[in-house]
Amino acid sequence: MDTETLCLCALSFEPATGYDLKQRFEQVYAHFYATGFGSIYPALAKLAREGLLEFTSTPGPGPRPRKHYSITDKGKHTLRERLAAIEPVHRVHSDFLVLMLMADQLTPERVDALIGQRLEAIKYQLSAIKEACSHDDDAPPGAQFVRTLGQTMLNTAAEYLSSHRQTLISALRAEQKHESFSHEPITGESA
Amino acid sequence: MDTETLCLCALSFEPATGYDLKQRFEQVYAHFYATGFGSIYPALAKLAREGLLEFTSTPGPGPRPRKHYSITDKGKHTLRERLAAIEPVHRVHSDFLVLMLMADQLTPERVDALIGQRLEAIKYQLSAIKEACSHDDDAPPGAQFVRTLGQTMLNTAAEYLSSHRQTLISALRAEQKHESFSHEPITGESA
DNA sequence: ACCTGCATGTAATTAGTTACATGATTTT
DNA sequence: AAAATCATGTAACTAATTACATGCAGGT
Repeated sequence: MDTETLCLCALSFEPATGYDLKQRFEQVYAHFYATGFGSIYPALAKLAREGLLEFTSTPGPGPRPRKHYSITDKGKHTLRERLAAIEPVHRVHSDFLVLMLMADQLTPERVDALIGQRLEAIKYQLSAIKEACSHDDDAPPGAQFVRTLGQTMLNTAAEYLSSHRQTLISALRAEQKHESFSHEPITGESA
Repeated sequence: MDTETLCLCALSFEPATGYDLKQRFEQVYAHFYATGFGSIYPALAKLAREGLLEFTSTPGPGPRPRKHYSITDKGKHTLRERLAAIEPVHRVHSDFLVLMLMADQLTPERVDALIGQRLEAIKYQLSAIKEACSHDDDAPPGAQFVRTLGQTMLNTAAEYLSSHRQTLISALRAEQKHESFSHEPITGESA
């Protein structure tokens, strides 16, 4: 899947500007599909050129007009076609977890800070999902399914990180102490 | 992070061939960093050119020799430097969950099949992690941390999918029935 | 005879990220 | 006065995916 199809999906629920989409992606969608401005704007422009989206311009804050995109009938049709052809890959690229894997190559302080940072990000995402729930009641079953799954996964991750944080840090400190001993030259009374 | 650094990480634990790495990535690492041949082989070649890896060739099954890579001291040093500079982004691109989000645009049969497929993939990953645990005991604390987190997350996902599967399918069928009614022309006795 | 597993690699395509550019309004 | 928010877009760069190419060994 690409950002283009994702934008079509999001706009099939309700019209939005590119900026709105970015907000939604980094808030409620972040746990299953993250993407940024640099992908969204070109995608919207291309979809509009192809007639899958249409937009009305209103004066924006900057030099360019603000564009409110909505999906066309052709867009809805194309979306259904594309969805039918997609295979359900599930791909995670977590630099965070690679860093955790390599924890013994990092200082315990950094490991602790990284976990703290990740916990903050999860907290933020959970609150964003919760807020989205409140003013969006008649959500289709799929949206509810994904949202609740997101909450479940994020909560599980947060719980795990909180409860294993201290254990990991302690293990790292113990290992480092051990290593520094074994690297010390033996003060040879034994010789 | 890129596949290059990931290969360096994996090889910092033990030497391996490109093929071995692929196996490990799609088995024990799949839940936090997925990647394929097309990224791994060029990455290994480049790392070897830069002197961060070295390899010994043995005759392989195909026309090309099999290469056993191991990390050099320079590689270890570079790895530590790179790890220190990485910021912990955590990025998920799940076509599966986008499809679930759009479940009402799919047939209930396909939705059910997709969930079944995902459950199979999770089961496979869990068994792979379990097996890796058995013949790799003296793993560093970071590796254990990530492995247990992976098991926790995968189990949670599997439980959620299993327990919400039927509810989602039923909701979809109910909605489709409702829709087909509202699309039917009214057999106007009222007029 | 065919498929799967082992094993490596390249080339073409596709896509995503980062940095830049613009500029008004609101908050600190 | 500076920073953040709103709002859009482009260009350069980096990276990943997909498809292709090779070929033996062992199982069905």
